[in-house]
Amino acid sequence: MKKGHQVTMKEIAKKLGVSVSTVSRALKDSPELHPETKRKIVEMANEMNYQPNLLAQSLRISRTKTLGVIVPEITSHFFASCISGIQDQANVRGYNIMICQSNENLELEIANIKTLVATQVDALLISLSRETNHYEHLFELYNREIPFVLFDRVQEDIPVSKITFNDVGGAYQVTKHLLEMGCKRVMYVSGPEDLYISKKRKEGYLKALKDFGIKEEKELIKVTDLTTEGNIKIAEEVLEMENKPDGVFCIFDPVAMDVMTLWKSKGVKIPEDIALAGFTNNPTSAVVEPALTTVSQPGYEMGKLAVSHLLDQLDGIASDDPISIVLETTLVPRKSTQTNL
Amino acid sequence: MKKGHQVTMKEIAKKLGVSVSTVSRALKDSPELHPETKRKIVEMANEMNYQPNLLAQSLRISRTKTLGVIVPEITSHFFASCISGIQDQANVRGYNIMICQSNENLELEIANIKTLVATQVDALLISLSRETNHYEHLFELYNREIPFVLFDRVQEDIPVSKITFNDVGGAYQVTKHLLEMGCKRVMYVSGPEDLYISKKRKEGYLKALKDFGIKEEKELIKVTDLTTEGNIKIAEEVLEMENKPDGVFCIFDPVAMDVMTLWKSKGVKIPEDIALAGFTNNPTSAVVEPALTTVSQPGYEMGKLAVSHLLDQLDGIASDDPISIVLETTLVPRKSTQTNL
DNA sequence: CTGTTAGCGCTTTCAT
DNA sequence: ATGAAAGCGCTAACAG
Repeated sequence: MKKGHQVTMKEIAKKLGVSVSTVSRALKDSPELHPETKRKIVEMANEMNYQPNLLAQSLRISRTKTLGVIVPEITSHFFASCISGIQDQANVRGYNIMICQSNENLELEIANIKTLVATQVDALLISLSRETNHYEHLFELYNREIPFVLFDRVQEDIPVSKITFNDVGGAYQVTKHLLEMGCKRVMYVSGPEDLYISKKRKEGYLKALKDFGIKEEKELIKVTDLTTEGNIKIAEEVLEMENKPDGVFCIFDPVAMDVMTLWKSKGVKIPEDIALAGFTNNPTSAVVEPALTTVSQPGYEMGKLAVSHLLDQLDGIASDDPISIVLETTLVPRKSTQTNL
Repeated sequence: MKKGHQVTMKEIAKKLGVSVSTVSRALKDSPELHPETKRKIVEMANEMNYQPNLLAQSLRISRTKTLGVIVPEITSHFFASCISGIQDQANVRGYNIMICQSNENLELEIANIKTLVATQVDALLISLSRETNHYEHLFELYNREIPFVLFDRVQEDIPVSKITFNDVGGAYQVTKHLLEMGCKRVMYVSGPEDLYISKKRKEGYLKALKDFGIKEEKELIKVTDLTTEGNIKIAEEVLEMENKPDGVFCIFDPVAMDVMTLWKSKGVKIPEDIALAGFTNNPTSAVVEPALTTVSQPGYEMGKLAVSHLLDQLDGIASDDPISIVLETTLVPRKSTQTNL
């Protein structure tokens, strides 16, 4: 199939016996132009169904008005919300977005960045893959002075603006909630330990324990690889402990869901036997039985803010100095932790 | 913030005292070139960190290797799956994608198409918004010979390829399932009646009734506007009927979820009092209590196939004649219809 | 008020 | 084996 021919200014010019620049001027409503000429050109442009070629414009001004977005996974509800926010805010500011997913894969993340840069996006919004454990590709972006921001999955050492959630605070909230509901032994199920979020949430967890005068216990921190198998293994391990926890806070909702599934199948009562909480507030968490206590993160807002700040920097409205924007999370208490109700 | 300068061939050429065309040839490994010159150029390009400007190439060849995608909503799990499939398959074929969401809004759909066309995407993949009730913008695309396909939310009269699910078949499956589970009075909760999917699913519903020798009853077909309020209103109306249905098939899972929520709050037992089924197989449906019987639609596959076919047409591998690809759906029987278990 | 010219970055004849 | 020139579609500086 051949794409249909697009009308160009040149063709309009030829048809009307004027020069291309006159057509250009007419179409952008330049004042220094005979009204009659202008009228004729505009008319003809409409008639021929002329549409400007943004590609050509972009090449000229070296700006595409396009932002590149890289997320680990589009199908995750959280990232979909971010994208939605990015999209909406980008449109408000007259930008388009080009989206790539890394599938949590470092190689793909690098490849995506390369493609987006090659297509001349004006800037990038990146949320790192889980696999990303070295950062040369980001430093290269930085060195090549291609503006970008990191959101949600960030790396602290890169000198660009970052938009994150208050993970420490969120984890603190859930842990505190579990303790307030009467839990004495609260476990934290972490993701891989080099993950930024793993660390931050652990920090909040420990802080809450400390505030309640509870000593950290090694065996009350477990690490999952975040696969379903890994999560289930943890759930089983917990049941085999002689001194079981009475409350478990999982780093992500999906982890908690896997744990819940296994426990339910083993007849464990939630929250009576063990209270359970997650983090992210996925749609499924509201609907599962028992409904899962979690922490909600405004992904849409995060996306909007990321774009606003990035474009503010691009437009010189905001300073180029990297800043860190931290969004607050909200505890969503539900049945899975209502031990005393 | 100013975007950093990108190295161009011109600069490499100048530095080496050769012409731009030589650089171009070296970089695309042309054979008719002195090996030594080539080596030097390639080396210098690496050293200077040269990256080709795809924009310039695109302008030259009038092809961007970019596909435009328009979906009603990115945050819907189903469309996110489609996008994921589109993305992956596009990458396989060396294409990028540019995504826009219409937010179920006709004006935005039209605006999105315009932008994507202006940015010179090579082709479009479109899933229509719910509001879309006239189709000039699509016929215009057609007339301007911009290749596109429609997926999931299609319009039958437009002479382009369409990828859809067998909605008639899916609706037939659920209805049949309800009848087989012992339901005598099965209701169909439809969306707005001019919606393509509303019609198709009604067709399947009626076909199943007929095959079971059951006569269509006007009061057993209800229409919701698909808002939560609308859905709840229907749920209430059903409870007020003197001759209630004993099985209800809702056009989408979210509708069924709203209905379920209301009924549960009123003490209606599902499936004992009334069996309930949806369509789409959203993640939440698997997890709600009782788990919702539904029909699963392979969105990821749909996305992949849409891209494959579209690019086959673009590349002349497939004929330009529009075809209709129909994907089969699968019944997912769950607790909400297990009346006899 | 309008045309000519040059240039954005790249590729591809056409010369040499 | 390499360079010069033209052109993709558009705009802006420079001349009239």
